[in-house]
Amino acid sequence: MSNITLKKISQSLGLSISTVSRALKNHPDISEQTKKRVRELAESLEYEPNAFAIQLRTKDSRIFGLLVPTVSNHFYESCIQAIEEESRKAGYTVIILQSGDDPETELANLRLCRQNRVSGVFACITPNTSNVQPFLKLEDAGIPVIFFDKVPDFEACNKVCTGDIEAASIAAERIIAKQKKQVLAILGNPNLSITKKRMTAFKAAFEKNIATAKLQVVHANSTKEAFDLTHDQYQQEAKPDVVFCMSDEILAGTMKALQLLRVKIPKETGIISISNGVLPKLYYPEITYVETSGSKLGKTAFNRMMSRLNGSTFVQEITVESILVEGGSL
Amino acid sequence: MSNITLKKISQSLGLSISTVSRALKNHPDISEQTKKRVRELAESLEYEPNAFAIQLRTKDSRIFGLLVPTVSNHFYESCIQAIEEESRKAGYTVIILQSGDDPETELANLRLCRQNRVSGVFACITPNTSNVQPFLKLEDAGIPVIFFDKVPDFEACNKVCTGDIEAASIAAERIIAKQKKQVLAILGNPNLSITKKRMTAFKAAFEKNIATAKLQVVHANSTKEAFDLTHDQYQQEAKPDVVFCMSDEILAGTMKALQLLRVKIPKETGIISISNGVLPKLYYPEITYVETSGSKLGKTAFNRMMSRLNGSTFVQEITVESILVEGGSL
DNA sequence: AAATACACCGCAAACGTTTGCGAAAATGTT
DNA sequence: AACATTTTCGCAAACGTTTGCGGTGTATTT
Repeated sequence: MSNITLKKISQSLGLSISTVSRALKNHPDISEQTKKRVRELAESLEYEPNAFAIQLRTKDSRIFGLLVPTVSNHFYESCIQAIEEESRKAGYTVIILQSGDDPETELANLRLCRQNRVSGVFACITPNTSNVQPFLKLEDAGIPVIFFDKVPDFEACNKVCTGDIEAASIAAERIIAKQKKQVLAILGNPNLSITKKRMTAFKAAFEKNIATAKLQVVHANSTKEAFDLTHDQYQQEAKPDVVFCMSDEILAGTMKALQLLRVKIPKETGIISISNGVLPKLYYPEITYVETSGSKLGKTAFNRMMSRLNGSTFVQEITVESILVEGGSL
Repeated sequence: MSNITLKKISQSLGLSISTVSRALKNHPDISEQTKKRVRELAESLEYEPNAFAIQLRTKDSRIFGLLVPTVSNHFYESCIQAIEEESRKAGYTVIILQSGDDPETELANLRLCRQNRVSGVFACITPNTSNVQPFLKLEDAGIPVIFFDKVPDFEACNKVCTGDIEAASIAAERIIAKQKKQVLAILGNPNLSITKKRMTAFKAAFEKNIATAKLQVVHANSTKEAFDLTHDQYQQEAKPDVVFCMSDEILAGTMKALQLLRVKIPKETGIISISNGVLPKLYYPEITYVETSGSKLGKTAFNRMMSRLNGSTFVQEITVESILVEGGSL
């Protein structure tokens, strides 16, 4: 019933396999008449070329591997969506592999990429990935690896990241411009490089501006912790008059606590965060945030991949631009 | 440097290709000593079998195609995550294809599946998919197709859905049990079968219970519309004392409006929704909801796929059970 | 009329694997 | 010592495609 091959078509038509193959590819060696006959039969038989045979023969899989900790994450989603979409348009198929933040699974997924002879790998590594060697080996084998978002410290590799420093600076300067006095900054896990960058930049902005504001920095490893921290802080005597949330994870906890305490926004306290924009728009008033667009990041990563595939060999660290999106929370 | 093949290993060792192949697969025909030699060399050379050659030869791709409108959606995410995870554990690779709700793209993606000779297809179709023939053709070719969540009306196919009727009934009965008097039900697009089912069931529950409650049903096609509707309703004289939101999309709009109006929950109004659980937990108090677990649905779909792959031929429509998750909103 | 050009097509090898079958070597049985 | 059995391995075909090369036949040029 199914599984039509070039061979079958060639036999039905009394042609050779190679002629059929060339006819389908519109090769100039084949007469228009023959092409027509072949195309029509192929059409009616619903011939679909066997991707495996092609890939085996041509060694060009036109498959990208996409390694992420999880697909269930506002930010990754939009990266994934962008990368998948662009890739499809360019004739590539994407296989998405989730590590679940487990380095072992990540390694297994990487092997899957090798076995499938992918044309390239997009990788967002887990926080626990200590060894980037396996990734570099792919590069050695001529397979481009584009790290995105969570990237290794290792220098000689292609990275596409959000502008952490820029984003935090923008947020800080916005707070300063609003002349806030009591600033609460809730950051994530202090071991993560993203946290370090954002924290440093945030602090630096305040020091630079000889600000009179009092700045308090705390760390939350989860939404729950952010909730608790916020809850505590806003029950003190000297309440913050603005809070900076480094991520969606934290913003979610903070907002929940503020709802519980019925703190009025922006009257009693301002809020600003860094986000891709989905979460901030769920609240009223909408939260003012510095946008780190996953979709823009995805596209940038894709473009970088393409130029690698087209011969560019140099390594590069790209950061995507951040912009301030005004809500009513500040 | 790379691309080690059985041939290369066999030459280095003075063995035949077939012996190497069998040794690596622990075939009983091969002596332990030989196996050891082969394994060690393969290991040190970092041999990775060429998936294409295997698939070409064995005709078993061990690849699943996963068709979704978009990957950026709370519910799909968790389905995807579950399907990907289970598949990986079972030795299958998943390729995720997004249609963007465009039937043409969906068709192209389906062709991609055929070209890649997938072992099976998970499909969540777009609202505009009118022709299921292409899907059925895959079935004819022996490739199982499991529809999930958004499924076609066509009967003779495998479907795994959320228990729309059950979920709406549970929500309605919960409202009745709380003896609410003025019920506002905000449902989605009335043309969608999911809306019809949930609406019918919701209404039926009230009629059955000779409830004294006044029930008002409205439709919102977007978060914005839900926002506007809620905003209007809660400025009327006779405010609802409970609102039922059919989906996350609607809940988001409703909550935003209630925040704007500073309506106290659950004192002034109760809220109950149908959700996979992410959104309801963002608010304080957390929203009481009937859980339609994407992850459970994904697993169910996967299991159905597996039994199809193991020979089961009958078609089946499965609905995954819904449970009530208590928040503090009712 | 011979030589040249061109249009059209087929042969066969190659990609890397799996696997049925047969062969050689080792071992066991009388 | 002759035979039967078992262990261990290699040969070769097949999966479906692409592509360099060569081979016809017809049309064009000298």
